[in-house]
Amino acid sequence: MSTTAAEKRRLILDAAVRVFARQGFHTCRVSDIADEAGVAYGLVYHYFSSKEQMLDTLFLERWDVMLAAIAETDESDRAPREKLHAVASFIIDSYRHDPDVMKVIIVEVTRAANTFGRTHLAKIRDAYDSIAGIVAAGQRSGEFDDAITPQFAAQAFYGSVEQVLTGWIFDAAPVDERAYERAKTMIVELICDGLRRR
Amino acid sequence: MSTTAAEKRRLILDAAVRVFARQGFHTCRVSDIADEAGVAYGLVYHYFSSKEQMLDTLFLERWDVMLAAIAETDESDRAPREKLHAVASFIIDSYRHDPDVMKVIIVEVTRAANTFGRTHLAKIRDAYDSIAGIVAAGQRSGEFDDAITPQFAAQAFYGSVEQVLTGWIFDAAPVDERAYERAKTMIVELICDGLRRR
DNA sequence: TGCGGTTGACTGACTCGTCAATCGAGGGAG
DNA sequence: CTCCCTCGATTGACGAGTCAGTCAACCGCA
Repeated sequence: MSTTAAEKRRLILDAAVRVFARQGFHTCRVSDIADEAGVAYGLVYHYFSSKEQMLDTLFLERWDVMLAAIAETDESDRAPREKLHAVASFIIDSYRHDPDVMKVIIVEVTRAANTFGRTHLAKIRDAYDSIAGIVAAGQRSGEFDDAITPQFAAQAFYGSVEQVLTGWIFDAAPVDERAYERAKTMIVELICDGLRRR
Repeated sequence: MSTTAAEKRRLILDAAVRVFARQGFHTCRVSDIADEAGVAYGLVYHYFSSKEQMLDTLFLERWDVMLAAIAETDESDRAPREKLHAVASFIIDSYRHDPDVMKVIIVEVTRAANTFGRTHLAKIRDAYDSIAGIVAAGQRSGEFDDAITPQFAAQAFYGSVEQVLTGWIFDAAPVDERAYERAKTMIVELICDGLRRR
């Protein structure tokens, strides 16, 4: 055979991402996913136990990669400001590389954490905590002022990134390549230096 | 009769807000709303043409109030920084006054704008534009540096506010009164001054 | 008596997840 | 080399349940 079981599973999961991104998790049918994958309806249930499990899988798969990337960044010996740039970079590049996955994660998971398992909430908080850790380190080293709590700075930082992605997702504005880099630097500049006149 | 038609409509809409907030728009049933309002199932359809129309109504009702408040703030002759504080204040106080409405707006509308009418998208953009206008005025007057585009600053500002609200919504952390005021000042300080050591 | 407000059983449409049937690659026997 | 057997992969029709929206009947005030 030309495709292994793992490849078939991937095929279906990738189709699910496209369908979730296009129609939304709640409004799409499992048959839409099967059609998109070019596969029989029942086969979806051979590889996944439910529609929701597909969403869980694709979220955890990507989010864990992100958590690992943030952790790795945090362990490097760069300056806090550069660590924040690296984190923003990773998230934005994730979107650049695969907009659909990020769209689904932001629209269907991150913001609907109440209707889904509380597991996801903990994962999301892990990300905040890592970012807050970077800020706290910056405050201890004297690079950052400590008027702002690290937890709050993390929320604002992540919220800014997510809002930028949301703009790209919904406004469907054709984004040229430089826009990604500009967004990264603006986020870091705004969070670190603010709007204050320099 | 003791209740007018308008009051009955309000009764049902308020019940819908509570149910949407508790169970989510997609997972709740119209019968849940009727039960919550203490009203027969069919009566809901006497006042609203569909479940979705209830969501539209409650969003527009509140969002228009917010747009008006932002516009009024913008027309005052306060400093840009204080205008931003006023805007953050209004949004956060909206949550303090009625958490359920803001929860529904953020979770079900703001983030699901693709599945619903494009009308909402335009309304949401109006808010960004107003905030961006405040920032642009600050840049012209020299109070703000213009390294950051107003549009981007608006996204970051609104994103920060929304992320703080999201934290309150999902973490269900008991929020004491001072937390609201602290959040307002931290948002304005972070956006205007950044994390830079002062 | 007339009419707007109100009721809730009912219908029609839809979809998740199941399952019995089928397919086909690989391997063992003749 | 061929036959056929096995077993996991694959199919899609179907059962069971859900729920939005309809509607004919009812109520009670003016």
